[in-house]
Amino acid sequence: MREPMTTAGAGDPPPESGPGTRPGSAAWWLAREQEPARPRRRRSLTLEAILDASMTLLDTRGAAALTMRNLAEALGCTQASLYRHVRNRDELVTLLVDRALGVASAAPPEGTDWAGKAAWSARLFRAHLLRHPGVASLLRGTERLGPNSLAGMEYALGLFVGAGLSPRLAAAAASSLATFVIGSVRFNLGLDASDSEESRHRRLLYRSRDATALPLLVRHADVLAEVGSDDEFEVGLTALLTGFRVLIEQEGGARD
Amino acid sequence: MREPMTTAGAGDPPPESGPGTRPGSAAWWLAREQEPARPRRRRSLTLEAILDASMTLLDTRGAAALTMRNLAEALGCTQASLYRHVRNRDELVTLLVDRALGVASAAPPEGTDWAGKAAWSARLFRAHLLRHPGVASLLRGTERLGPNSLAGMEYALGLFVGAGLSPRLAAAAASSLATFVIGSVRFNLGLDASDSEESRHRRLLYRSRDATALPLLVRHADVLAEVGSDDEFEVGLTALLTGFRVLIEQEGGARD
DNA sequence: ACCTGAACACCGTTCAAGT
DNA sequence: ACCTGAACACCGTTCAAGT
Repeated sequence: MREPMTTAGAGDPPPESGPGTRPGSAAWWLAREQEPARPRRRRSLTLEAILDASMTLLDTRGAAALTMRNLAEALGCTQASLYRHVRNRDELVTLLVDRALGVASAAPPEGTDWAGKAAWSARLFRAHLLRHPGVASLLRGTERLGPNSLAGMEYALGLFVGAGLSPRLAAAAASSLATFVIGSVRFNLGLDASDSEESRHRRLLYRSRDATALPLLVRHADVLAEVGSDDEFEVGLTALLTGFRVLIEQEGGARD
Repeated sequence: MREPMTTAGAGDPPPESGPGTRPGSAAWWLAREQEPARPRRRRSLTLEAILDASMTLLDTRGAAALTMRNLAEALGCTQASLYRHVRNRDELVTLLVDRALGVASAAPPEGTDWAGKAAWSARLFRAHLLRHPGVASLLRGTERLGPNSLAGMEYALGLFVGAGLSPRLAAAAASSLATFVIGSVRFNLGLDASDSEESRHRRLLYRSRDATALPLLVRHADVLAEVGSDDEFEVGLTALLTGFRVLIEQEGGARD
């Protein structure tokens, strides 16, 4: 019933690896490792060096500063040289972001159940993104199939499959959890109620709304103005994991 | 114990409405409605017209085509004229996105409980974003405090507070739900496994991984390659709502 | 075979000069 | 008081010309 594990079906046409494939697509990630890594001549400029420089540019000067010009300047080469290692800025960003995601590797504490481990990893992931807001602002989903993202996916799959979910549901759970973590960072970048000035202004804003149209917002303005991304994250994370637990109990040992 | 409903505290300093406020912040949204709407002279070009043109540009030619030049051309004015109504492109995007969010208004079917209504609204919201991918790609969180977003927030607050959550938890729940819906659209834009070519390539990609490093990914490649954003969304949505329900049961009638 | 300078076709934004 | 043309300082990307 099961296919042989590591062999691709002989009849499957390979992905068209032409330059038309979109960065981030499965075909693109596949095609990229089939290139012969051409060691024609010792290269002075390498993709690794470009990605390193991109990362420091991103961390020190923000996402807006990650331009081909700034990159070339930092590396002491011309812009055109960059296009020898990367077809696009899009490609660069896709590679860079996946690379910057190599952290979920830190092992969670032993002795906790799957939910505890998932919560721990999610918090670690979020903390990492908060420390690197430039990376967070570049996350687009195109990194989903990169090596580091796949490793994270494998880890989460292990957690959820081990807990009793079918592979299909485990994958959906893992991916919805990742979506939530990333979203809760991205959509609060630089505009969080944890900033006391922002919180104060939100109170003013809520209070001054039309109380007949937005009664709850007006009535609870003081409380609502202080609900920030930390609360959003913790409440959502707990709810998701609780929901997964209920789903597991419902499923029993069902196959899917 | 409770503050008077519509009156802002007299001692609260007003937001500094100077041009330094960042688009999307509470201070910015506040300052923007305090401007006298200057009817000095009948204006030929209005903000409304700019936003209308932006929206059609976005829907017909995509987010990349939403430039000040294209906008000016579509409106038959110069680029400089646009800056008379909008300080920034950022400002334009913030206003545009909130405006494009005026849909959660469609009333969910009667006779269902809070969770049914929340699920219905979330699916409606997602469907709207899928129909307008340009809008989805511009969502950044800066629209969070705009009039349409606040209306959506009020609606969700009503649902969750009515179900028994404290205002604080209700706000966190509402906002984490919104984050999830938006994220599940944004991070799958144009790269979904529901595309059969993409799904086929994902199968090839998963199968060809190192089976000792990524055993689950390799073993369940066929199933995993077909898990797309629809599955992610439905599983995550159900889990979130289930989690909220459990939270409500735990809280009982507690205040927060 | 490799790298470069210089250009091309765009951006967002500003401002002196017009009416 | 309002609007404009034209510029400024940037982008990503390409390519003929060098070595």
